Amino acid sequence: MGRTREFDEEAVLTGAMHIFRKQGYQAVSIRDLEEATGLKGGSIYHAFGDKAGLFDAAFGHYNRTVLEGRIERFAPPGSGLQGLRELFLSLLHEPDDGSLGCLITNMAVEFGGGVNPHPRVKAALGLLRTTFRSRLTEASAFARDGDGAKADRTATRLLAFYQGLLVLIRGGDDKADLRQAIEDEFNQLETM
Amino acid sequence: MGRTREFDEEAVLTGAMHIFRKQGYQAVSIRDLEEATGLKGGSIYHAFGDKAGLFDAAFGHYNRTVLEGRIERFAPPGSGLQGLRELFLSLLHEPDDGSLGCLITNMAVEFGGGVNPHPRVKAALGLLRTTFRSRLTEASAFARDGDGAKADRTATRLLAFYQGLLVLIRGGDDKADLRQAIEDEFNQLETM
DNA sequence: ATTGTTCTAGAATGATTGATAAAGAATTGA
DNA sequence: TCAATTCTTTATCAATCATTCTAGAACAAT
Repeated sequence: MGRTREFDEEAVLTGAMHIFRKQGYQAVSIRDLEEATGLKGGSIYHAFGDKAGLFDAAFGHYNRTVLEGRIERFAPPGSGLQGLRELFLSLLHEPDDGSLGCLITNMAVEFGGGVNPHPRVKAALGLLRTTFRSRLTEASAFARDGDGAKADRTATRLLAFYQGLLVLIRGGDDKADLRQAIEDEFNQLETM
Repeated sequence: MGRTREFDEEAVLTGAMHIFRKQGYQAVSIRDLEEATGLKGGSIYHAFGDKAGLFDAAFGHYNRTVLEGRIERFAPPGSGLQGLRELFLSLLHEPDDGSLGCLITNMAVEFGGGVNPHPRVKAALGLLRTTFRSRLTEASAFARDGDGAKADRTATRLLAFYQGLLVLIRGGDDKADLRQAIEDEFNQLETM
């Protein structure tokens, strides 16, 4: 009962996600969100509670579609080190116009001022770390020793490298240099 | 001629730098800056032109004191790989209360939305990269080959690792894990 | 058709933003 | 002492902010 929704929730979340990736949380106003989603301010508040509510929904959408989608596409279970390599290289395929950016990296920085980390940032970093660890243990050298301590440590190291690449991409670094850095890292990882 | 300045420029820049590191650029208001610097709004505009002017001065102060100071303290010329290792480990010594944060990393992300990178971000990243490269060539393995291509590539890889560590620190990651990741990275670098 | 409910649209809300203007206070040179 | 100049303070500006309110529109069940 009651009036039916006119807007397509996925399209709205995609639009909101886009502008949050580009500009961050603070820099985006409700008016910006109206333009990005096609919804009027009143509808936004009705459907999502407030700006933070829409952001949270958009962040969830990012983790579900962009992050998990990228993992499934480039580094599915069984793809091992080669999958991880391609996952890293895929970061370079984003357009240079600043329209995108990793929401995880950006929000880890923007919301990092307080004491406790943002739960969605924590979840996303955890997913990346777990994925790295799993693919690493698929590689022979990391599976040999009983406990996965080595894989854990390498996963953390790779997670830092991954986040740093996204910072440098956003900072305008030369992509050819970054590609070479990724290749070096994984070539070395394969010789272990 | 004219009235003399009452405020200590260094203290003002330090206060402004502090709050910008903690909260970012956008999230800091002129009223916040009044509290952080002790100056009244009018004086801020008189002395620095506008908010961006004070930020720019504070960023310059950061690069001059914090960044260059850290490099000189932990990785001075001649300190080689060991100097770099301690430079990286020094990132973990920051307090956890979120009062600090790397202005370079944070601004690379916050200002990264546009097309061209922020000049001070670019300069700071350049200084780090150059420092990494120099210390690497002091190590035998990197100095052996004629051109410094290998050192260049490793410097970029380390720069990404460095920025990523700062993201993870800000994201609330466990410092013991990060310390281990740093040790692993440099142990491996030393065996090359 | 009427009622209850949900959604949308658009105009308000008060608070906060970055910035400016004017007046007072402190200094130097004449 | 008195201009001239520079800094500090205070008050205030229009613009924008996130949010709320109100009225109307669209649906389901009665």
